[in-house]
Formats: sequence, C-alpha cells, structure tokens
Amino acid sequence: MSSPPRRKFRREPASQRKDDLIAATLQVISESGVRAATVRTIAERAEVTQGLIRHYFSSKEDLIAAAYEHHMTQMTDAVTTAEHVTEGTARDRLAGFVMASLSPPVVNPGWVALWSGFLNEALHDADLNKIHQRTYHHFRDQLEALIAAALREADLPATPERLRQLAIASNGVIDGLWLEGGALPQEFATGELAKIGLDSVAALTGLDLHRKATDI
Amino acid sequence: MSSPPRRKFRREPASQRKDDLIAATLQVISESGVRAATVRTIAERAEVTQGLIRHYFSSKEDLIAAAYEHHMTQMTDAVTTAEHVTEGTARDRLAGFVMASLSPPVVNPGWVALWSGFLNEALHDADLNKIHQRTYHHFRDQLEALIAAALREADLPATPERLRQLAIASNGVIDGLWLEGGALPQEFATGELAKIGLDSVAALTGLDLHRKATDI
DNA sequence: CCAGTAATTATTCAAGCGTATAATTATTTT
DNA sequence: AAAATAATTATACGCTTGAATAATTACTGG
Repeated sequence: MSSPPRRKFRREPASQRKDDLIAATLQVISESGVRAATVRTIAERAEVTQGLIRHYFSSKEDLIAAAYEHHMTQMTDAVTTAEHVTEGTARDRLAGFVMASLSPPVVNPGWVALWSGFLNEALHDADLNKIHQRTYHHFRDQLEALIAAALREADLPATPERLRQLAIASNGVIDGLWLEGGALPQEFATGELAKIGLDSVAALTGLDLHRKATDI
Repeated sequence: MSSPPRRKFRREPASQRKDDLIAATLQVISESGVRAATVRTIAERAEVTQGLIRHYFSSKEDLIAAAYEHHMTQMTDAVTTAEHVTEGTARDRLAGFVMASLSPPVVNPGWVALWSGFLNEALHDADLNKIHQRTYHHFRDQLEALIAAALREADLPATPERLRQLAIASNGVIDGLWLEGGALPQEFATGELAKIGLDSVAALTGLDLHRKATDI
C-alpha cells in the first residue's frame, strides 16, 4: 500500500517558467501539430505537471496566444537582425532581408507547422486574429521601409501607392516561397529559394540586388 | 417512461452520402478550424448520426484525407476552368489564371482555413503529406505550362531551368497574395490583389499581361 | 531555524473524444 | 406481401480533454 513518492521539483522565477511553458508549447505544435497541443502533452514536455499551466496562464487559450506572439516575434527578429540586414547600403540590407527570410533557420518545417497551426486558429478566434494582423503588418512595414530606402538610394522614386504595392507583392513572394520551402524541404536545392526570391524582388522593384554595393 | 421516438432517415446512394460527409467536414473546418472537426460535429452538420461516418470511412483520419483531396481538387479546378483560362492566346490564359487565383471565390477566408488546417496536419502525417505534395505540383505544373506557352508565343525563349524558376516564383507570389487576401480580407480593396498579382507575374516573366491580345 | 507563503504536485470532475457493436428500419428482392 | 439486405440509428466503452480544487513542499524573511 505504499504510494509512489511525491515528485521533487524546483521553484523557478515566474518569467522563466512562463518562457519554458511557451517553449514547450511551440515544440509540441511544431512537431505534432495543433491538435497535439494538449495541456498534458505540453506540461510533460516542460517537465512539470499539468496543473502548473493554469497557475501561469488563465486558460490553455491564453497560453496558445502567448506562444503565438512569442513565435512571430522570434521569426521576425530572426530576419531583421540577420547578417547584412542591420548595416550596409539600403540595397544590401534589402537583399539581406530577402535572403534571411528564405534561408535556414527561418525556412524550416517546424516553423511552417507553427505558422499554419496558429493561422488556422486565428481565422476563428478574435484574439489570435489580432496577433496575426499585427505581426503581418509589422513584417510588411519593415519590408516596405527597406524597399523605399533602396529605391531612394538608386534614384528610382516611387509614389506611396506604388510603394505599398511593391511591399505587398514582395511580401507575397517571400511568404509564398518561405511556405513552399518549409512545407516541401526536399523539393528545393540549397540556396535555390533564396536565389529565386532575390531575383523576384529585384524583378518586382527594378533594383539590381545581386552585385554588392562595394563592387560598383 | 416513453423513450424518444427513433429518428426517421432516408437511405442515400453511397457516393452521395460520402460526398455529403466530405462537404460537412469541409464546412466545419472552414468555419471553426481543424480542432472543431470531430466526428460528432461533422455528423451533426451532415444531419446524420455519428455512427454513419464509420460506415463509409474506415476512420476519421480517412475522412479527413478524402476531404483534403476533394478540397484541393476543387480549388485547382476553380482556377483552371475559370473564364479566360481555357481559351484565347497563351498570354490571356496566363493572365486569366493569375486573376482567377486572386479573386473570389478562390480568395476566401474559409478556403484559407481549410488550406492551413490541412497543411498543419500534413506536416506530421505521411498520407496527407503525399496529397499536399501532389496537389502542389499539379498547380505549379499548370502554371509552368502556361508561362512556357506565353513566352514561346512572345518569342521570348526560356531554358528549362529558367522556366522552373519562373514557375516557382510566380507560384510563390500567387500563393502568398492568395493567403494574405484570405487571411486579412479587409486589408485589400476589391481587385487590388488581382492587379498586384498580374503586375508581379508580368514583372517576373517580362511579359505584358495587361493589354488583351486582340488589342495589339 | 522557524513560520509563512506560494509554487508545484496530486487528485478529481464532468464533458467530449474516436471507435465498436447492437438494434432498427427503409428499401429491394422474390 | 413477405423475406432478405444493408443503411442508418442508438447505445456503450474506455480514454482523453480542460479545468477546478486539495494537498504538499521548496523557498524566503525574520
């Protein structure tokens, strides 16, 4: 009649625990999809018991939203802080932005799984929809600013309307290629998507994105 | 102690019933996401009892796969059989293909919900993954054939490699814009996405897709 | 080093899940 | 019109789900 000993545990700072639970959520969804993201599976991945989730998040939905926010921030940051995106000529920064968006670790089946799972939820959940809307705009606005700077730099003026269309189109081709590369990794050779993406944004904007500025 | 009367029903041809169950599955997922697609919810939508699903499909997973296949076929067909895509010059057919891909009913939140939900499942399910791969290729191959014909028609020869890249890029921008239009419908004016898509494919391929061939 | 606190585990609950099987009834066959 | 058939409903089973609550234990401030 001996009951198993109560499990040992450590008390972690709240922010650390929350981050761990968010990380566990992202791992589960990226590996097994949204349907697998149950409180028990997530808790197991985080090596805690399920009750703890409710101690830090008011509901599972709340945790999912936090994980969504975290993932989209991480993904945008992975692009905007990548090499060649933070310095150099505007043209080089734009090229770096496109390259980073279409190379590992941004192109990655797990991240596509996260993105598709969250999007599917966002389409019928107002809270998640807001996150989607906000992060979409944030990414596109960054891209539009880079395009605007590169065009100005090349003395190719563009009206606000045309700038908007270029940003939407460039964002579209980046998104589409990113998605295809993550969903069908074996389909594309190393660097192929990045090259196609760079060529495409160049063709759309009329900019030459290949030669480094210093080579001119 | 009177038990409620047993519910009346009609016997339908097997193919009709299967189609109804598939249609109900698509309705549920498009309205409420993959997580809402339970056998009971689907059966209720199809106005039958849940046991019937197992009479026609060996498992819920089997029904989901059938619904996926059905939806992707329907979506591709909606594009490839649209007005201006089946006849006219190659350039007009290509333009019609792009326009149809980026206009209602193809651009539609419900269809994005279906697409994202199925993709999320496909990323960790071998059977669904095959459907994804096959339907992706089918769509892209159709697009590549149209681009090839339009380039030939305009005396702009392209190597197979360049043709592949143009198809990937064009497919990417169409997918990306389609997705954004379906996920954020209020974001774009009527016809805006179709215009941007047409401009983009024109810029990518070097073709003028706006003037009708007869106007030359 | 002890008392207080709250982070964490453990347990419980009602509802929902996919599936299996038995009972019924609409339709077809003879 | 009766009998056979199979489409459909009804019921049940074991498991999982998100959430609520109770019991413990690691840590902190005195």
